[in-house]
Formats: sequence, C-alpha cells, structure tokens
Amino acid sequence: EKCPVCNFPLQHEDIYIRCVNPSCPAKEYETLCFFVSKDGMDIEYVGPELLKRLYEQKKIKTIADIYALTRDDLLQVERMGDKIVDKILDSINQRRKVSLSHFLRALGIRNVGEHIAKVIARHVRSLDKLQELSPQELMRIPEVGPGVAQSVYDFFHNKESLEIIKKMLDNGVTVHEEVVEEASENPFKGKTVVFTGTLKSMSRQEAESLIESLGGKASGSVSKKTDFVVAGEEAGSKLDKAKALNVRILSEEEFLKMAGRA
DNA sequence: CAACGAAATGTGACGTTTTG
DNA sequence: CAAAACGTCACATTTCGTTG
Repeated sequence: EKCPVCNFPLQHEDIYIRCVNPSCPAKEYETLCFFVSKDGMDIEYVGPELLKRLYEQKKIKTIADIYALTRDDLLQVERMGDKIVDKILDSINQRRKVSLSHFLRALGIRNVGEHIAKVIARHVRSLDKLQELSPQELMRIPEVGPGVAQSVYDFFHNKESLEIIKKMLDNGVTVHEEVVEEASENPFKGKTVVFTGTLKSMSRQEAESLIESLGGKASGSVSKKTDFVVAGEEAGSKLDKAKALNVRILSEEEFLKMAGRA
C-alpha cells in the first residue's frame, strides 16, 4: 500500500518525508517512528518494525493511537511474547507524563529540535499558552526567528494536529510545566562545553545532561565561544579544532572532578 | 545582506537483547 | 543459537538566526 502521491513505500529510511498528501502512509509512518525514537518520546522497545506491523494492521494511525494500544493488539504481532509485551506497555505508561519541552520536541514540528523546544517551553510554560501565540509573539522569544515561529504556528493551527493532541490528552497523556531551577555555583555554570570521543564513565547524553543540570550548555561543534572541550577516547576532529582555537581541553578525569562526580 | 556560529538534519556503523 | 529488532554513537552536511 503506497501513497498515490509520493509513491514512497512504508520503509523507515530516516528520510524526512514531505509529501503533500495529508494522509500519506509513508509520512504517517515516519511520524510514528520519530515519535518513539530517542529524539522523540523515547519509548523503549517500540521501534520502526513494530510500528510498521501495527500500522499495517490498522492498530495505529497517529501517535495518539500508541497510547491506546492494548495487550491483545501487541500479542497479535508476530514474534511477540509475554515478556516483551509487558515491557512495551510499561514503557508506554512511563511516558504518559511528559514535560512540555519533551512533548514539543516529540511532536516533530519542523525546525524545532531539542534545544529550541526547551527554549520555547521555558518561555511559554504551558501547552495552552503556546497554542494561543501568534507568529509575531513567538518571534519575541530569543532564538526563535521567522522560520521557527511559522512552523510552530502552523502546527498549532492545523486541524489534524489539534485532533491528535486532543486524543493524546484523552488517552492519559499529561504535559506538565517546565521546571527551571537555578544551578548552584560550579565551574560549568554559564559555560559552553563540547564533548568529543567516547567517555568511559558515562554516555555522551548523560554527560550533556550533567552539564545542563550544572547550568552549562552542551554544544556539538567547537567555536571560539566554546569554553571547554572534554576529550574522551578516540577523540575526533573536534579536538584538533579545540587546539587550533586555543580552547581549554579537559580529560575525562578532570571533567568529572570539576563536575563534582569524581 | 553576507558572514558566522549554533542547531537541525542526514548518514552509516556497531553492540545488545529477545524470540522462536 | 541465529536472525531480528532495538539501542548507541560519531560525525558530515544543511539550515536557521543573529550581527556587523
């Protein structure tokens, strides 16, 4: 079953599908894939393959339907046992409560990534408020320009997406306000940090959220605005750039010590 | 309005767990 | 135990917002 307009198959290829057909299957499927992915709601044990089966069996169509899945729906899928079904349901339940920034990110609004989602969430505080903002009002938020403002506005003024949001709320999803807490004094407060290479003691993501919790910013690329580069094993090109720009380089040990985790 | 830095998007490889 | 499916990671390229 292919979309008559774009003719894309139902295949998770990480391609961003921009088919004009509002009910394009390939697009709907990609939206589902993104929603459960790490960059979205991060629903464990649910990935492209499972979604494809459920979509083809018409058990789900939109991201809202994920929250209405039953044990039987899942057990009907091939290669599905009790153990994994328990985990899946558990995982979905865990994600019923979500912060506004996380939710906003997971919706997959164009031009809204992890960072911008957080910025917007901290400014507007609630989902209701966000829906009321005009593009002009949105642009008053720092780091939000015309492109982002338009995407966000369009999303919240589209009949389909509003229905999906309503359905999610009806299915027990609660979006809570963003909590902004002031970080205590530490070497990373207000600093920009870039990680390169592999860290032994934690994942890249854990390290980045550690920096954030300390009031710093974890960035992906080295520039002259970067305060520290933390070099793990097999550090790549970012380490070279740091040396070239005379950015202070920290070993993993130094990093942990300064972060108070050593 | 061009240059620049940061964020978003795209690409590809590899490790781990579960089912049957 | 092998195939399937999920998870993790690094990094290149493109796009966006800001600033001089």
